[in-house]
Amino acid sequence: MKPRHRQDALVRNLRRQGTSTISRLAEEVGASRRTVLRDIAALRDEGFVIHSETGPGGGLFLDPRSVQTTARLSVAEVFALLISVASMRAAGTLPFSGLADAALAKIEKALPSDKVQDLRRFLDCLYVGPLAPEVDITNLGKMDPALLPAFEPAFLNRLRLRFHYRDAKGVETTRHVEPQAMLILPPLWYLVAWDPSRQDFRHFRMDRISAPECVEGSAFRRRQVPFDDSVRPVRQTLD
Amino acid sequence: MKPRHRQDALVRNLRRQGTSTISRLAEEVGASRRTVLRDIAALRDEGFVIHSETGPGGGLFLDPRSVQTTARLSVAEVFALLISVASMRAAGTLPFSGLADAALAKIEKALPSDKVQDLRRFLDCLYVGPLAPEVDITNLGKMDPALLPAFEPAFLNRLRLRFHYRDAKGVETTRHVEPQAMLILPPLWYLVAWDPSRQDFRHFRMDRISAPECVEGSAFRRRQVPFDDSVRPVRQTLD
DNA sequence: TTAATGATGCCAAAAACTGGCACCATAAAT
DNA sequence: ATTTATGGTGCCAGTTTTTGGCATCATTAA
Repeated sequence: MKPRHRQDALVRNLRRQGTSTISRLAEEVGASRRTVLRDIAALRDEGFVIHSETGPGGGLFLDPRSVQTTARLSVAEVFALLISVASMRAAGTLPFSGLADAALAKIEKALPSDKVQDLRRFLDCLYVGPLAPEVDITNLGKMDPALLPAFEPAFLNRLRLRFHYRDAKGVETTRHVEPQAMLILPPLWYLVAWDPSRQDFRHFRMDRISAPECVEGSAFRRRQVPFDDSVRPVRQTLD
Repeated sequence: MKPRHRQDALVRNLRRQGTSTISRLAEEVGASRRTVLRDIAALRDEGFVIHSETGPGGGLFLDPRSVQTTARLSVAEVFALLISVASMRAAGTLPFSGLADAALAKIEKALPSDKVQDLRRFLDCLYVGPLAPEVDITNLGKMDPALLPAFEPAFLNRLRLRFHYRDAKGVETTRHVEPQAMLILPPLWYLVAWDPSRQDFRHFRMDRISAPECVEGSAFRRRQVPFDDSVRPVRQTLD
């Protein structure tokens, strides 16, 4: 058995039994006393808090608060969590958000990639706010989540995006833009993009976008997105 | 360099360069061609999707969607993420929430502990809704996050909780209750608990609780919490 | 004092990893 | 058809890491 798996088994046994002794653990995981001791030391190095007491009746005790998980998440999943947490922080009403931030920071650090940092920069542009009371939610279509996979590579790799867009008047056009940010004003998502042919920024309601496609090999540089909190009052005019 | 770290380096290089060849990677990570090939095989076993093409101009290509992280999170951190995601789902306005759910499911599964499932049962009672427009947020105190660590073991281990409570009239009493659920109505958190001395459920505003303390060795069983969505209209009467 | 327990250092055996080699398959270029 | 650049596999000896046994010490309850 690989060291890593054996150490996981040790943690499991310690959790289940509350307290145990080196010899018992050694028998349970099929390793020698010496090896278990080394594994315990390794776990302590990794941050597990394991108390020990010598003498008859002594043994090991794992502090449950120090138990950790080793989930493997994809970049997309990290992105999803990121949005969730960023949104809650923007809403500003939940405690634990500090902990959630810390957790995400860990996840990002463990990710063998620095692309998530790029995503984070886009997230900085997000604003999540309560819906104005006069807006009729049922009348506002939501974007189709099935379209999202097409957007991700565009943001990750700064690729131009081509899609069909049906504007407020129902007129359908084909656009070819450089995605700059996502703007979230629940329950609507907007794509903020630079339109090279018009030399200007445009907002697109995500639910009015269809057939999005990344244009391969078209990396562009990021532009200064011309809004911040002041976007708030603009809300009613977006569509 | 340890195999694990070398493999991480490989993934980093592949992500950065888009595509590469075995020989180039071998030089970059300071290992032999054979070893890199073995590492690639190991990565594939772990779920990384690495395409390869033979012949001149060929090479390796890592599908970015398959890149994974190996963060180690504590139970408390998982709880924090859980709340974040559960809240967003309750708000019902964000896409990606399916992905976030999947990510959390993975995290929970990887956690060598089943305590998080217990936490999840509490979370099922959460309701997160937009604040009624007539409520003046600035007048509503928020709970002190510093108090939270005292609550966590109470929920995790079903322990009785003792605390001081200052009610709406400013009268301070000492309570001794069995915590049953957290009720979130932004920006306020409520503790829903069974009060054995009164043989009834009580709601406590978290920001009016002080000096919370777990009562060790006092495990209790869960009671049927007598509310669901119908709690919504009750809102104005809670305090 | 004794016995049970955690903890550390040392060393040889065992296991895993590594790098070199030969060799194969494929596909583009000549 | 040949050459060349590439990924991929099997084998084996050398190297490195891990393991298990041993001796030994410290601590504490009986």
